[in-house]
Amino acid sequence: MAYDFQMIEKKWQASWERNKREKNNSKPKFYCLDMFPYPSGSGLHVGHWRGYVLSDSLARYKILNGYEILHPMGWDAFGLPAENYAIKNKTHPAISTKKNIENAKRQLKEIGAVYDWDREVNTTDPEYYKWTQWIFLKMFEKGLAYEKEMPLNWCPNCKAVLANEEATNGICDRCGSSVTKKMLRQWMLKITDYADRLLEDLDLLDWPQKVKKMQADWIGKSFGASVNFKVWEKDLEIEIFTTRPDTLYGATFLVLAPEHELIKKLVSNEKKDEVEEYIKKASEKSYVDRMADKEKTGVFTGAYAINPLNKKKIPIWISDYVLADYATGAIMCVPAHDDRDFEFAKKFDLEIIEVIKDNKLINSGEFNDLDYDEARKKIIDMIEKLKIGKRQINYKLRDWIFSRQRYWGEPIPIIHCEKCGLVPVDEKDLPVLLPEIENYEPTETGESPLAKIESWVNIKCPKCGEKAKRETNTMPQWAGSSWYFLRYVDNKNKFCLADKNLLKKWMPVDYYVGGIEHAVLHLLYARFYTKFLYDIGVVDFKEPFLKLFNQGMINKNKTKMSKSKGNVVSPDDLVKKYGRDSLRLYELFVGPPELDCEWNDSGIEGVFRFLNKFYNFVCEYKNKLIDENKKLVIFRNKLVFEITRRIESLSLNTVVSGLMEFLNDLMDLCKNFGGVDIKTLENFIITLAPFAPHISEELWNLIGNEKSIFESEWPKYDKNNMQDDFVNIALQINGKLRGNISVDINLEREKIILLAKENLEKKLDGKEIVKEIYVPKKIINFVVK
RNA sequence: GCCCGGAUGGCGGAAUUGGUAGACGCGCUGGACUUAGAAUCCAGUAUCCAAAAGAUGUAUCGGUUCAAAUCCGAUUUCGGGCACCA
Repeated sequence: MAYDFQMIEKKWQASWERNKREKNNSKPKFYCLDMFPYPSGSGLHVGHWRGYVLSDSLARYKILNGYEILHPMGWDAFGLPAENYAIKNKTHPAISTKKNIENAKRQLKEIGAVYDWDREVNTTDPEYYKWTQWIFLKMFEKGLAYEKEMPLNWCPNCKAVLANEEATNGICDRCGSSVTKKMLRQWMLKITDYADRLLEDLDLLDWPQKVKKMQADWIGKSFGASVNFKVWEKDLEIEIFTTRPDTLYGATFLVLAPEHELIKKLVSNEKKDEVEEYIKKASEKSYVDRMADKEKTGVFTGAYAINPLNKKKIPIWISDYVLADYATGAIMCVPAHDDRDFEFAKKFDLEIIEVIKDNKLINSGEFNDLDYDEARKKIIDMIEKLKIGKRQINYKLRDWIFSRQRYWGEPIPIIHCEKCGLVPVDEKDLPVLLPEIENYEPTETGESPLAKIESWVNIKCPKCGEKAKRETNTMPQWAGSSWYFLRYVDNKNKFCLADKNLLKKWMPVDYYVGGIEHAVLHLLYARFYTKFLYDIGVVDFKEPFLKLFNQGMINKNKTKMSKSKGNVVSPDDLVKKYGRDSLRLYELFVGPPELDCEWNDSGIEGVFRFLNKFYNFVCEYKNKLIDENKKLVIFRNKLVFEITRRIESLSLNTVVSGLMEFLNDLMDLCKNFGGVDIKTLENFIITLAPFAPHISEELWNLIGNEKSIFESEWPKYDKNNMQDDFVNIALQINGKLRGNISVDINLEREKIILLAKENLEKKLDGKEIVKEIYVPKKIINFVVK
């Protein structure tokens, strides 16, 4: 009988659809989560499948091990990608999104994954974003959401404001354009309030070190001191932040960021024009240009400050290498011990005083000869005693710019009233529906397209009843994805975002699978949201994802798969030609799951042949059943032991190669015996089941089982019964392989060594054995002269 | 510049963490079956040598060890992250 995968796969997918797994509260839970995709127009390619196959195999393995699993899927459908796609294709985002979801869902079903589609969530569904808005209102209530007029990252191409995380290195994450600054009123979330907890709780997580480090670097905690410098002959003080208070005696000038607010007050008359010119130039430079300039630029203000410790009169400069939005936007410069300050001092011929030599302080008054670590503490103590500054901690993390001047997002549920100011929409009036409009394209002014719909914007103030206007900005895509994992556990709840008991039952997520590209974006935001919801008593855990797994990318022709590069491999054709199980197996076999790898179409032939062989083997031998014997029992134990070990260590590529190897061995064994025992046959089919579920169901059924294979149990193995009677021992002379012997497992050491000597008689002839090394069951090494 | 990872046959990759390097698969070569092809099966496939024997071999050089892809030191190179954060 030929392996008719089309028939088999259709048959069992229909059967799974009909017979849903029963809920069973007595079983331990396992929440296995994929990062939900945004439904793009180009559909899924084999690279997307990699993560999904991995998580599904894991979920199925857990089912067989007696867990009740939660394995849901949904759509991150708001946001720029969906909107850009819609604009490009001249279709309303609501329509194109719906269509794209249908296609992606069809493709996902092809995998034969155990997704629980009853739990599907969609961030653009009003019943969903009602709760996205609700969380925002709670943050507003707690003072974590606030408005601010500020220069923002502006992408002239996307015509949108970008979060810092979306504008790394001044390049727009979406389109690659250079980002400029624009002054706009924005909604901000005070993620900085959570900086410390976000940093510290990384310790609770079983995540790849790399991701933890990226988050820690992004938060960027640094310890130091703030110090106030008096301006010479003016009643002004400039506050600076330094991580090196020990070098305070070496501070020979100050530098302010061009945006610093004190500049106007302290600039001297003769320098005024020059300074204004410099500030103007700096403001016109884009963020990238400012960063790309290797050569330092700057201008002297004509004013001086007093170094509070050595009372030296030091010049105050302005330069764009000082960032306005970190710490106080002003620094003290110690050119002797900082490369950037040194460069600046050299260029503008400023004084350089060395204050540390051989780790000891010099030129530092009463602190001379102290070790610099100790000096740091003592100088901060002095600063605090003199009340000219204090210990301080700073973070690189900035508050989260939360509004977008875009159509396709959740409306921010706030009303602007001339009398009452900012008025939150009443909870009972949620969701604030996104109005349907014709022109949803972004505007040149930086205003949201929603602002044009007067009937929607103009509203009565819920507080005083007077004229008021709705907030027209929308939320960023990250809003919906920052809490979606909570909604899966109770996706139809009308009264709260999810029932507390259900949250308690399922959360936190036990296994989270997705790409590393979300290391500092989604994963940081989701942690922040979870901590906030913890604080207001909605959830009772501090971290949403206990274990994170980043699957590697699949490349084609050494390049990341993308439609624009034309190197996309579609799963649809492969499913037609080889079937879902073959594709699943190859997705795993292609390489170590955490590493990037190269896709090779002909590679799938190998796993396809394996499934054919396996199918034919079972079909033939199910009619040649024999009693079990020692060799078969040993084989079976080794099989289950090895496959279990490899799954547990997530080495899924070697699970597949292992199954192939075991099949080759078993076929040889069975040829000798003229048959196989039923238990070995059963065990083998079960060990294949998590990875190739359709064919496993079919074979399980063919050998006489009526229930689904996923109602059976992952087989056990007897660790004490995995050893053949004879064992192969490699013989070495001076560490080089010189022979092999097969010996009885119970033979004692002396006799084995004797056998080895006999075997190597000729090669040892005339040589003196200096040492014999015997590694049981493995190696004998004779060291000779 | 700083911080992480990698580098193993023609290719993707194994190697129980110091113990027979190259499992498994792809590809290739030869053979069987066939009118022929497809499919399947058998044998071979790191390099040098006609072959046996042997030697060499896990980016390079050196070290530790009876024994190194694995540990240590230096170097080359590819990829990723961060990058004027004071």
